[in-house]
Amino acid sequence: MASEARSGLEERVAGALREAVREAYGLELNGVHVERPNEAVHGDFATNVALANARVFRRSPREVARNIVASLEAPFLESVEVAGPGFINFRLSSRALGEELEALLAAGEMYGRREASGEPVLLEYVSVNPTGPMTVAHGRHAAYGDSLVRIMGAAGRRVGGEYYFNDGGNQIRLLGESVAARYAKLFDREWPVSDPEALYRGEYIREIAEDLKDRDVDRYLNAAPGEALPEIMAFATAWCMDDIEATLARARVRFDGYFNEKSLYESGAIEEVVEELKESGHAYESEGALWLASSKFGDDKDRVLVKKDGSYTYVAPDIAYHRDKWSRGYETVVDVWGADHAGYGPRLQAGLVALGLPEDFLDVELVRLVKLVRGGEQVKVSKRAGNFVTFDELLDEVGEDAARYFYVRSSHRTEMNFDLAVAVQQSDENPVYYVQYAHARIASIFRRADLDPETTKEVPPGDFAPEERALLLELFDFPRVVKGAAARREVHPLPTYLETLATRFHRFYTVHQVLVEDEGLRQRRLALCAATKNVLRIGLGLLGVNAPERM
RNA sequence: GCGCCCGUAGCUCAGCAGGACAGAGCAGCGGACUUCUAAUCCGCGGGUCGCAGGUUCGAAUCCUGCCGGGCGCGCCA
Repeated sequence: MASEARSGLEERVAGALREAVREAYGLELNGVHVERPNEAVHGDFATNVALANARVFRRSPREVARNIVASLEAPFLESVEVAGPGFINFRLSSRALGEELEALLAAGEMYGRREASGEPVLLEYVSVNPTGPMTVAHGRHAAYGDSLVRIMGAAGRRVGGEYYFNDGGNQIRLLGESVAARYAKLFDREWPVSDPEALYRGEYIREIAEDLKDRDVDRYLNAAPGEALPEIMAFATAWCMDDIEATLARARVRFDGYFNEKSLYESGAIEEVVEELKESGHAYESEGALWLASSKFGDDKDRVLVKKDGSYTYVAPDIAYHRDKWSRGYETVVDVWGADHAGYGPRLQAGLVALGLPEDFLDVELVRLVKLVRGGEQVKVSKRAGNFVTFDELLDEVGEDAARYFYVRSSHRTEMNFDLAVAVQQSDENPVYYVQYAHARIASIFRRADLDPETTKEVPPGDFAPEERALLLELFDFPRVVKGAAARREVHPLPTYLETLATRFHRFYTVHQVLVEDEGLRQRRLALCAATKNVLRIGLGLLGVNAPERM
């Protein structure tokens, strides 16, 4: 059962307010809503309808507010008052708060979660080329994408995550040559390469070469390079894919599917879309290449689909790939890309529209770059040069929880300065521990009481202290936060929320003893703790972070 | 030059379907553990919300211009 089976307090207040406006003025107003005031003295919820509509009624805002209040009927409110320039402040009754708390506990792990409905959405993210290990920059994509899938799923979207392995382009050939050269070197032999300068140099190239030698010994040395290279490429690519998948698994990043670019070549899907574009007149030959008339569809200029040498540019397989997504039944797909691909969107979009797909089929979320800094100085990172820091190394240093939390704490739309020195040193100060600690503290209370928070469901009637009220209202805000984050495709509202929630709890904990003699009071506070623990666990879970029982 | 994004406290960042005195963490200073975990809590100091206009009863939030920074503008991916 989803929590929305019973409407949230916010909606109840807003509903009563709408009713009062209708009663007082005999009309419907748009955008009548309530919000949480910053200050507790301004009540639990507040509205600015009177301020916003005073002009319509040609009366002062305060007068309008008083008029609306006079028509308001809401037994779940303890008090309603007109304040300031014309705000209406609402204060909920303890009884209403208690009922809502019971609803939260009844919903359990489903709290804030909506039943899946609507059109399926496919989110593609990470999609790191299998030419080396994941770097700390890729980690941000992984943390963002995986959390977003979880959040959208919780908000009721039918969403799946997919990883696109670019195992078809010429970077794979380059990887193959890099490994082959290294492999030959293990036997003190030379391997003819097209461009020695362009080879990948990372330490992992040596590892792959050694693994290749372990498996096949000197088999490739005397084979014609034309025969051996494809096999080495396949080996190296598979090696990298395994490595990437292992890192992702470790970081608790899950995908519903992996898609290989190579399959598009093998199935003829690329040829097919290229032919189709030609036939529809959206692709033309010029200067020995085949061009996509993308400028007709909003791109700055036309783009090459098939190069002079007959091979495809990146766009062609990508169009085929996205058309495949379409034919799988998705009506919306979201691609998570690095900011350095910003200019690429219009091109792909143009190709898809040229094929007759709707313009709103593809949505792109750009994740801003991660600038690597060491001791305040920027580090130039290049996978090819091999001087990068891997995601695995970061996980070794700070742990999965701290790493994932750190990545999604700030908006994916802002640049991130990643100072390795600080990241490690800060792992102790990472706010994730602040949030986790609240969870562990609650677990400790239940251990002491020898009770199971999962079976704590009842809320005896009684009043709530200010710290309890603040905590409750924060708890009840959770579904709205999840919904809003999903709608805006943002992850960082969750950490922000969780830290506020943890603050509310720590404050409550400092002021009030939970395990007191008075049975009603004790039970109410235990219920509050159980609810907090529940929301913390769900919230951390949406970020792929553990909620520890002890710390 | 054109396009997209960013500019909030010493640092890292929230807040931006306009609202009541601009928030948090870290860093600095000072307090609180015989009581459910002090990885906590309380207090103090610290801000022309890049700048200038505009819309509005009201702007960090919306609009315009400018300044500063990032990214992109390949028959690379």
